[in-house]
Amino acid sequence: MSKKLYITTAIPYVNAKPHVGHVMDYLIADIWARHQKQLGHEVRFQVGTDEHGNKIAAKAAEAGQDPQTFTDENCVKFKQFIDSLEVSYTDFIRTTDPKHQAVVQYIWQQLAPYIYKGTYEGWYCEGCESFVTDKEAAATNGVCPDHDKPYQRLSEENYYFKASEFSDKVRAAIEGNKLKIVPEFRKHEFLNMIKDGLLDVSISRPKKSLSWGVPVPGDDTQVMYVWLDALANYITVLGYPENETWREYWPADIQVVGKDIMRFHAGLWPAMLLGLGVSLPKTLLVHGHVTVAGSKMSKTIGNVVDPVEVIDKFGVEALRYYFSRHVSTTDDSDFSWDKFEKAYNNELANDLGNLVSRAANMVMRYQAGVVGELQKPEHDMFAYNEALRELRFSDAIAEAWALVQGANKFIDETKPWVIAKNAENDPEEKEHLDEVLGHVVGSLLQVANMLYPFLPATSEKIYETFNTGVVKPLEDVLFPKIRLEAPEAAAPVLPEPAALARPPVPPAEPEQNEIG
RNA sequence: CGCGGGGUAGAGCAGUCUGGUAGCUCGUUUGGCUCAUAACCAAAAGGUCGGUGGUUCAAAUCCACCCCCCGCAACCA
Repeated sequence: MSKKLYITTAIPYVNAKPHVGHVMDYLIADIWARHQKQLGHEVRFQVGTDEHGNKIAAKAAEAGQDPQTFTDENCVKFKQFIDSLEVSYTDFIRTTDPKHQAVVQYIWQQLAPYIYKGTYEGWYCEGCESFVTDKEAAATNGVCPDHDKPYQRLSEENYYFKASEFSDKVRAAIEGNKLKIVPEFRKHEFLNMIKDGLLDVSISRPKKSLSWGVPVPGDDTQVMYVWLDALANYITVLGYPENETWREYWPADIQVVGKDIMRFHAGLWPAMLLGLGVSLPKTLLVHGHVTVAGSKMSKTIGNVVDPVEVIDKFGVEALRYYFSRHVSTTDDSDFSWDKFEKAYNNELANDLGNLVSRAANMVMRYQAGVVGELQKPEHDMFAYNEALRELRFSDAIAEAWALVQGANKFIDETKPWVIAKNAENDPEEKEHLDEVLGHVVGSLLQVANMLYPFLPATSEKIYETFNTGVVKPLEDVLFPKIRLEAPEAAAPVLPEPAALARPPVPPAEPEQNEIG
């Protein structure tokens, strides 16, 4: 029976451009969404951008733009990025959408019984015009690194949301897996974090220190702090509350978030929903972070990898492949160009791409392109289906590779080229050849099917090549080999005395990084 | 101090719940094959499973203590 399902992704803060870490959210959600669609379900799939707050206003000022222009431009960058990943989302929301803002104000009013005025105290930088966390203040020895000024202890009046009121209910929901946190260790981590209850959360700032945000209804001196605004997107995008269809999709089946923002999604967000009388999402899928060559990505270190660069060099499918297969959903994983290149060449080009070539070529060569009777796929799909059901995505795609390797092995063992030679005079061998190649093609069609959630374009290409029973060979090879130049290799070496006599070597061209 | 994750072949990991010949991928070496993208297939070498002690006929696996790395502790995907 067809179900209506809903999956959400965290909305990125648009104060910087996308980095490879952002791929996680979209890809996980997209794999799941595509798989569910294959199973015949209808999937609502939200993505969007988080656009309010001081950091954005500051960035905009830095760029000499007003915040709206700035976010308009940055929103486009994220949208292009998401589109370039071939993400099959159905809804794109911006927190600056007037409709979203209006509903956020409505939500505030609904939560009014749990909102009270309080005093916020913390370390404040006059230059930044914002508070920093205690942790950050400690890390910088109490001096703002951007302005070289000591932080001041300041307090200001603002509104608090009584999340503490819902501590027991939230805890019970998580413990009883009504709100299931995946993986399990994150659930334990969070339950431990809230063992003394949820803390009330400051949800507004005086307008003078935060102007770029949703105004607090009934108090024009205050503006909402970003989390209330941002979290609400998951239901405002569905048309909550006036468009009743939101109820067809909510509660969300899966909410995908990074480990860094789990606490807001496991604590504050459920508390808000309880305050609104809305049911809690079913699953919170918490993914790990991506490190680059073993280190945390950081602008100061300058090791931030731009996913668009990866796509330019290797293509979307390769990026999707690497993140599906070699980046753990739940743990931190490493990205490096070297690993990426190896995975691409060994697995996509040699294992899969080459298998498609050799299969297509043999059918063309020995049977004039006509595939004999297709052998029924025989690979047991249980492990694949279980892996997807349990959100173990890399295990699922690995199953497809087991099939690919099995097919390569099968070809080597059955030696169709030998059968083809014998078949010239032996009808029985001709039949045997038919059978063997039919088996290979059958396997490939099954591979295409399994690959669809992960590599939709590749899946489609394989399908098109073999599906009709008459091979339509690809114009280009699937996944041509790519070698990135190693910049180190081009480094000048001190010439041997004998070499000095030789004509000068033309200068190596740096920055080539060419696809070859 | 507390909580969580981890320490297994040169690298990256599985196996630990439910003790019983230590496994996968990459890399290395050798062999086979020629349909294919110098691709594919096979075999070999390589590990005292962080340490110490305990339980057991038997411990990577269970128990105790210890060492080291990473993360979290409320606004960083």
